[in-house]
Amino acid sequence: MRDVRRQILEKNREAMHLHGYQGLRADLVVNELGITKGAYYHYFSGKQELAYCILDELIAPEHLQYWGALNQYFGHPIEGIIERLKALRIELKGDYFRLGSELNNLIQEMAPLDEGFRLRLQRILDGIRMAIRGAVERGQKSRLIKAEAEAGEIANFVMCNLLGAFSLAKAFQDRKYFDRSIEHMTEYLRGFKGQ
Amino acid sequence: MRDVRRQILEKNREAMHLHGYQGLRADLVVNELGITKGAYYHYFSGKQELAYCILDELIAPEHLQYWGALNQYFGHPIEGIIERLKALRIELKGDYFRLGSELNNLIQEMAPLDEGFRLRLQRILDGIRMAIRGAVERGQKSRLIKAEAEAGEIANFVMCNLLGAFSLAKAFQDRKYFDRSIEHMTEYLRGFKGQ
DNA sequence: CTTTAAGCATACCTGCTGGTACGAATTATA
DNA sequence: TATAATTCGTACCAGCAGGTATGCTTAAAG
Repeated sequence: MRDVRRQILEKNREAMHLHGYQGLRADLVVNELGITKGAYYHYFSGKQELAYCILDELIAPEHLQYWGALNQYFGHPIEGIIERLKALRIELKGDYFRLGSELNNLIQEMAPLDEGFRLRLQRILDGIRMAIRGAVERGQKSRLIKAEAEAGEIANFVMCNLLGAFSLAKAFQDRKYFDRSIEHMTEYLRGFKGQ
Repeated sequence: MRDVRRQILEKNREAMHLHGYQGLRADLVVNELGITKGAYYHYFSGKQELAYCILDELIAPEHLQYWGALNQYFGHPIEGIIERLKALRIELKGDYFRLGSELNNLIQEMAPLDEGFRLRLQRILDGIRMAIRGAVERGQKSRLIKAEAEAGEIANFVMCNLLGAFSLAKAFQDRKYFDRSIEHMTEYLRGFKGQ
């Protein structure tokens, strides 16, 4: 039954989303699954490796695939980015906004403390940035986006706002702060459309 | 010696900045000061109260005073906000960007877990927002800022970007991500100046 | 059919975390 | 000056987090 391992991964992912890595009690979580430490330590050498696996096998692929979809978007690239932002608002449930972005949470908690975390998180962020930057550059080549806009800057700006929007919504435990920030960013992004 | 209490507060503030609340080992920190648990538990009922005091007596006043200074700024309100952002880049040391904003860190870690933290953090954020919103509204009254700009939205946007900028810089352990984001926001804000 | 290895359960252990109990100086107060 | 209240140090402790050691099944390999 290979799926015991997957259960452990997914349940601990949820718990880590709520409590953070340091607050995560992995053995307690496996107990709730009706599984014991035997299975846990059979599949993972310890808590750190478990967390790395959650990042590598669950979180990273999801994020990269989500933003990688920009490459298959054939409308106006700016609208493509906006579509991805809007899709976030639809796909993510209310709890997710109260708990905050998994990515952002782990950055705040672990970036200065653990190099393994940091490198993994950076790789995900870089992937997202590349996807956005690529979209903007394609838009510039086809004259759909003003040439004077710097693609890297825009990508940076989008990510900055996205992380900030999650932070605000989490601080106030209310997704409307997320929605409002995304709305604002949407208006701003449309300003980059070429005349 | 009332200043033992203050030493405990300040040293634990530093430690909490690095390790977070859950990762903070208050008694260990106290030891490094050459003080023992006796003093620690004399002044604070426990770890939670210690953290609340750090927020109430150190972090909150600093932030509110910092942004409250907008009320005493007599140039163009947009430039006032930009000045505050620029001052951050000057006053905060490199370590601060690697460790992240104390505010943002605590939001990420504690907002969904502890109501006491959440209320305190919200109050600080509200204070900052009010200061920014007030500045924008004054600018609109004196026709220095376009009337169609919604002051609350701008304040929200500034905070969103600020938090996001700290997150990015922390993720990459490099303050240039902060600087770049602030620079971008600066350009954007200037666009609100009335003609 | 034997042997090996994978998958998992049980019991135990160690270090540390957060906290208490108590008492001794020191300082304030009557 | 007697007394009370602060201010701190010392010693102890309960719980638990994270991890080991070990052994029992079941499945795969030869």
